[in-house]
Amino acid sequence: MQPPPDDYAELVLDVVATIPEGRVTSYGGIAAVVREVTGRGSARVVGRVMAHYGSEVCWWRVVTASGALAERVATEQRARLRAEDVPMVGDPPRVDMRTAAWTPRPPGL
DNA sequence: ATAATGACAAGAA
DNA sequence: CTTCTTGCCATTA
Repeated sequence: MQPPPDDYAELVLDVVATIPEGRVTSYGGIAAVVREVTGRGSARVVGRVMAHYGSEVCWWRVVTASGALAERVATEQRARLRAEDVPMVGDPPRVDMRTAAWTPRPPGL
């Protein structure tokens, strides 16, 4: 059994939930916003939260800063993004951050 | 306490 | 464009 999300994880999941359909955000982008509120965390920590509790939210809208998909779930992620008409480029497919990138905002602001 | 690891990032080559 | 090297922060051994 996995432990329930702590306060930090809750905040991360909350931010991920605000990403609009058809747009994506980087791990670092989320980390930056969460850092403004909690004062801790980093891209790696956000990645760790996603690995454990990602299934609770729209995890497929979270990619690396360069638009690369999460290798562990790349196949499913690609399918879900394609279903939302997220612009992809290259091979292996990466998200076109130029147009699909979304800047998250702290919940409540 | 140190070392290794992880759904990462940024800069150098 | 790609690959490698550092830096990052929390968890686990």
